[in-house]
Amino acid sequence: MLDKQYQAKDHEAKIYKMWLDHDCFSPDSEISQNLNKKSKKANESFSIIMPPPNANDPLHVGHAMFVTLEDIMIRFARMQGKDTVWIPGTDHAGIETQFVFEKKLKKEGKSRFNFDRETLFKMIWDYVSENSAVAVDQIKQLGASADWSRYKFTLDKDIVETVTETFIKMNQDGLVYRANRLVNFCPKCGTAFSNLEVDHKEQDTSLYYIKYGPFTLATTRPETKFGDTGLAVHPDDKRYQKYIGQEIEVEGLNGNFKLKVIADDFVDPKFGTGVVKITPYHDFNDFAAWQRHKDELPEPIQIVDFEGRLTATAGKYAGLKIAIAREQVIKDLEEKGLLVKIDKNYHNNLSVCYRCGNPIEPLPLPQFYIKVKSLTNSVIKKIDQGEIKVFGAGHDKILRHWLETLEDWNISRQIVWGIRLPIWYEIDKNLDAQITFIDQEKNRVSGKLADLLKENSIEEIRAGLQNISARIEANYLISQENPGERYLQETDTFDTWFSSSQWPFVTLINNKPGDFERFYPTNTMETAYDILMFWVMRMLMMGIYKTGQTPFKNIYLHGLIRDAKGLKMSKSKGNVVNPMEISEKYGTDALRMALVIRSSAGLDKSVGDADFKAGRNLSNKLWNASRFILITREENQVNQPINCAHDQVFKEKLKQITKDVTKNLESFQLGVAADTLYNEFWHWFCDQCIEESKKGLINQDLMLDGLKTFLKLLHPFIPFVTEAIWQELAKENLVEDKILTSSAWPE
RNA sequence: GGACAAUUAGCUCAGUUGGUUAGAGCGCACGAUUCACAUUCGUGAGGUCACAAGUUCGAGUCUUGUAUUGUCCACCA
Repeated sequence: MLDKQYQAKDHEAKIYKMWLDHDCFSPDSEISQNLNKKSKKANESFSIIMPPPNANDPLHVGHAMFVTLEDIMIRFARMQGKDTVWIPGTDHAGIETQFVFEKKLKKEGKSRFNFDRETLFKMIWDYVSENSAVAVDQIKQLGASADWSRYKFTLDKDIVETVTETFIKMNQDGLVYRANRLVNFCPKCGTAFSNLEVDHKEQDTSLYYIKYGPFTLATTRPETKFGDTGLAVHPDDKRYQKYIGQEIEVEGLNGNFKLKVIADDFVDPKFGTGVVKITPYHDFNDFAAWQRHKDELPEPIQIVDFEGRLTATAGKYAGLKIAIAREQVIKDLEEKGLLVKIDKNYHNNLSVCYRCGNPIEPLPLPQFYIKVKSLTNSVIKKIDQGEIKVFGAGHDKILRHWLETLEDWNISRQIVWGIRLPIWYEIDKNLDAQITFIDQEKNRVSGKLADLLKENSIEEIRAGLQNISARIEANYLISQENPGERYLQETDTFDTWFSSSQWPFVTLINNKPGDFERFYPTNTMETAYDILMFWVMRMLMMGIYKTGQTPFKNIYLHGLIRDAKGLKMSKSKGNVVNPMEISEKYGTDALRMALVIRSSAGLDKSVGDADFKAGRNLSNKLWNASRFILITREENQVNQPINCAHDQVFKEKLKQITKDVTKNLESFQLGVAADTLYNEFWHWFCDQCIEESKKGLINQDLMLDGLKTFLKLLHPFIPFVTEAIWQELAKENLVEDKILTSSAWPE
């Protein structure tokens, strides 16, 4: 006899263990093979590569969403008898993780500067190892029917090798180059970012009007004036015609200097005074202008360093942090009578680091870039050929827009937690490289390689190495292996997205023999729309580049999970839902149902306590309907009418529901499928049919069949309670298949 | 400035080839109950489907425009 209430807690862990014990999630196990044998779809492969969560972080509700949706797809495909695999993994999450680790170091009174890069890497490795079981255990708790024997981590040796091989191949194909351009540099995090990783924040600031010789010009960044190498006006601006091409004398804070006036139509004559100072190394527009007028203008000057301080060129302001330097400069300009006025109500957008929120500095840095044009074109072609379907409320158009406008991809990051670039500098040819290392006395030493070698051996430098900045003209070798004793490896690591963009094929190439041929291209990529361009777009580019095929046929994008009122979840608002707490309190099935029911691809979804309760109630309802059917069988087994009045109608309706749900699932209408099942089960099967069966209008065996059908149809959505009930039926010998997870989908 | 969405019951949201009386959860009102389930059951109230025009025998659904909200991108120093 079943309990009156279904207690999720008493069943879930046991059931998950049973699935694992029977190897239900592996496509190679006996139980899976048996299921395939019975199916007409055994030749179809169905694979999903799990978006690897950050190995270091506990799961949030967004993870619960992807686990739910992907598990539904996988369980459905598996029950259909397809050759099904879901490959799980975790991500080293370069910047995220190093940022968290550095915060921890700071609490201990240390920083990344105290350690050589190898020691620091090892410390982070150990830290991540300690925590990485948490994410995996939580994914399991959410019922994920992933094949854990195929689990991968982005820093696994074989993965790293394949990722760097791809880079080497790209280099051979002429897709890699090194360039000295402005990058988005975060002085706080100590690394450059791609354009995609920069946030923009509206701010109120001041616009300063400053005297520049015969001109007055407006700027928000007076502290960069020491890096000015020219002035620009609009070519048609009548006010300034006579100055174009002239050199003018400017009174400055560090003495007088000369600037050439150029004409360029990027200048808006209506903004400020229509005169712009050109500071190529600290402003993207100015850099572009300098490149257009290279022959007219002198070499740019770097006035801000990588720690956010003014350089020696700034004279008495050298070493000051930007904000302080700005105040000082303004004060001094005012004293000298060079400050004309300040517009204090100026409003603009400031670029900030998406990670730490501090201002991003445009700074010149030699970095490795990937030419993207041929890659994006190949993706567009595949889309045009209809090889990729996007489910997600207009995001296909956004994807296309990105593919058409994407700029070359800066893949160098100045952090240690990642895959080191397979770039090698020959020592004797790069004696002018700038090196920072920890010497044997634990002192941090910086300087030119040639100078450092006078006091230290190359082994000492290599062992304590923190950073190499080779000149843009530097010779380098690209090689998987260390080319020899007289080489130093580049200290930059790959952008995390460079490795994760290869995830679909690296996880298959470096897995069980034959997996790549068997499961690639994967069927569906399911992830949140907010990483469409970071990840999905790049997976398409890299997948097609490396394999000639799209890495997946379908892209299902889910939205943000919001709170009950539709507000974004955030720690500061205190409205963050911890999926694990919900799972403990109401059951994993309740959580899953609340997330998926009536959800729509590409649209945000709000959930709250009421939704979780509704989910829990469904589990209980299912449990009790089963309880009723089992009880009445025991009590009434001998004496049941064979043909009842509503039998035929019942069968037809059941068939229709099966057909509808199957169709919904096949067309990625997961939210509709869940809604249909919820309503038909509760309001038709329970409220109507069970009541009618009590009156003898529906045959009891038929009711059992109906229950079994609903258990199967509901199983992908709420796997635990359906399996728990199935096991009760199995005890009574009422089912053929021992395990619901590995049973066939109804027709 | 550009693009993409959304707008349906008090709240949060479904409604995919246009087709009877537009649905769910929660909330609300009234009632029931030792009979599988109070994590229950029954009955009910509540909607000019943002607005306007158009296509059509027929529009929540298609077209155009407007408004509001949101997201993404770009950005003038």
